[in-house]
Amino acid sequence: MPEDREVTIYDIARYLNISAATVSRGLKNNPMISKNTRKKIAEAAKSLGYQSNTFASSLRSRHTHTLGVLVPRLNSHFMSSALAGMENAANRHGYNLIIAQSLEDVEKEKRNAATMFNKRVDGLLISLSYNTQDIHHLEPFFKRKIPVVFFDRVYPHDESTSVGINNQEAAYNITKHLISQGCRKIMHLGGNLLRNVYQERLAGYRKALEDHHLPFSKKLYLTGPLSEQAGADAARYILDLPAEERPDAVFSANDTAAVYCMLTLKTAGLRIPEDIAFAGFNNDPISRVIEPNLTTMDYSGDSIGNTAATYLINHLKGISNLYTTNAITLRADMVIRASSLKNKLP
Amino acid sequence: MPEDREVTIYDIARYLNISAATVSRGLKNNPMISKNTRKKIAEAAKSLGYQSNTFASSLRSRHTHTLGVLVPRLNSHFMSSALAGMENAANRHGYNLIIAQSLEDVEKEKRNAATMFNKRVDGLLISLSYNTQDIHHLEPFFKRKIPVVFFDRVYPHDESTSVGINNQEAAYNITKHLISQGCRKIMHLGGNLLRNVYQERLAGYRKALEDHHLPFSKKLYLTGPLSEQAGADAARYILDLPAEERPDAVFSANDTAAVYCMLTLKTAGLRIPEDIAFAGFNNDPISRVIEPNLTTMDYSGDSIGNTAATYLINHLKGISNLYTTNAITLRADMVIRASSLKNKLP
DNA sequence: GATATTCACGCAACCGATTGCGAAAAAATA
DNA sequence: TATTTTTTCGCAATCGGTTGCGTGAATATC
Repeated sequence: MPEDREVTIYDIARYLNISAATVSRGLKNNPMISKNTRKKIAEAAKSLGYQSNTFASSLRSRHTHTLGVLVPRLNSHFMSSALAGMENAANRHGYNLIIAQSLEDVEKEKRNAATMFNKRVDGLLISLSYNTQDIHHLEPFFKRKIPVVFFDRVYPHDESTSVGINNQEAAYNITKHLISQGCRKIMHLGGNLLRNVYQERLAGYRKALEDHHLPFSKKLYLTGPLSEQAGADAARYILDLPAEERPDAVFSANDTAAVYCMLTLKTAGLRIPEDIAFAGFNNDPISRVIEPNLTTMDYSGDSIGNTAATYLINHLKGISNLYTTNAITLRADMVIRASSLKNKLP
Repeated sequence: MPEDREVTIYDIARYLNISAATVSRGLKNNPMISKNTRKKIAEAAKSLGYQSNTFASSLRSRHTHTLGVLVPRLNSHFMSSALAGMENAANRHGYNLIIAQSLEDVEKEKRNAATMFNKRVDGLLISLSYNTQDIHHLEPFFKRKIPVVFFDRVYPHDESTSVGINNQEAAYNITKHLISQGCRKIMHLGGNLLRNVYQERLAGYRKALEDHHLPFSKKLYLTGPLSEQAGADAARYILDLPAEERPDAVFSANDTAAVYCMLTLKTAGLRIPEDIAFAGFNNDPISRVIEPNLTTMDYSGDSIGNTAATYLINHLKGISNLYTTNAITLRADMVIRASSLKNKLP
């Protein structure tokens, strides 16, 4: 029971009358060391209560077994699921996660990126903030060949991989579904077009309209932060519209806005889906609580996080090569619920 | 633009014809170094693109400016809010967070604790897993005097501080509120009594019953994982009860179980709150989406996380002393909503 | 039995920043 | 001007693993 002094490989070496180099190698199961001494080292380590010092190791070996994770915010269902997925993958492979949030602020994103770089993370997992314009702040990573994986809110870059879903296709399908339910004036609540996810969802929405010979109307396209407030505001906007211009469906780029829009419209007496059908995006828990339940896109944060992290780690281990893979697209399934079911079944 | 070589303080030293020691001190604004050379060092550092090497620094100085965070799961609204609060506090004070989840499994909690210890975190923030019995696995921290702060799911220990709310009082008040609404047969959905939060909520519930001369009935006390499934199961349990034994209110130890219980009961035709009133705990987003809105305890993860982290950091900085403070209790406010309002106003 | 291989391990130089102690230079005081 | 005090900085020894290279012993080959 050592009290204040740390137990080092030197202590083990002295204890066994061998060199520290051998101990170091033995602890890492280096085949250069005989099975027998390896066992003795392991036992001595345990009995002495040895704990490896990560810094010393990182300082010399130049890798940290730590991944940096940079997200817009920690406290959304999608993000926390993604983090959970990453943590799972990382933990399984002996990696740790340093997590920071940009709070949708580019400046904070830049500072955090710098910190991660300083902490010498082995790789970076990043989902861009709401208003990030470019990725100059990631240059240091690219220069040092530190692999970067974008997830969800990605950015085209040919030395890194993006993990996400096919937003355009998903939005196309969900819009098409609304059309198949007889909706003709479909409103879209979107986010900042700087972010691919919102850009692509808008594109999918427009494409679906076009393919079904429905006009795109600027009056039926609202863009904003997709917050609870934004959802309620959209509802009021709809209510203020002359009756003949009112949409008969709303496709929101996330569930939060959809749900709060629904709540407000319900209070105003509109019936869902009879008067106005709804579809969201994310399959957030609230989508299964709102009445009627919200049709949405199941968009698993967990598998996105897991995939992104696993992929990054595989690259680090040399199993796969990140520089040759441009994007990984995960499946997203439409979950049809009562909020959009005007007919019997889709 | 150095390509593969790292820029070190030695490079700066050579560049300015001074010693590395001076550079090291200068970079940290040590007053021992003249203002003038300090400025020159800062400029040289910038122009050479110097990035401090955290390991080397940590190895020598024996602190990492990193806090370990160990939570049951990352993907709950409460936890992700707590993490967001911690990240905020940590970031503000120049600390980083290493986050891991136990997934409610003691063994994983133990492994994670060991990893954190190995990574030499400066302090540990922990919320215990569902079935953790004791905290032997934290002994290494205590021995090394690495401060530990428990939050939410705490554990009595006299060398560390706990941050949470007064669960008993909160539960007492919410039960009293239900009683004040005329409820006489109040059911309680609780969690594992190993965890103080559920233990205390049960105690508060029982105390309120007692103070109002209402009997405690084992038939009206269900314990379980408080999941969606558990909520639905509780509903079925209620429905299977003979009419005269059915509760006229449910106080659930979290919102998830309350909401899914409500949904199932509503489907079965019960009216809320007329037939059965509801109160939850946490003020989860779903509590504001369910209809009627759920009465609950506003239990800010953000402020708990923020407080816990700030407190830990203050201790590390020597501003406050963690060993003398036993517990920090934050305010929890009852949020009365329609699910429990049988009378006009409370 | 002599030589060639293989195996198991030790030597010592790192990795890059920190810091106690001492010394030279500058400023203050006598 | 001589001496004391203060300022400013350098020396060199860490911190604890890691790793290229070398060596002696064990085993294999002829």
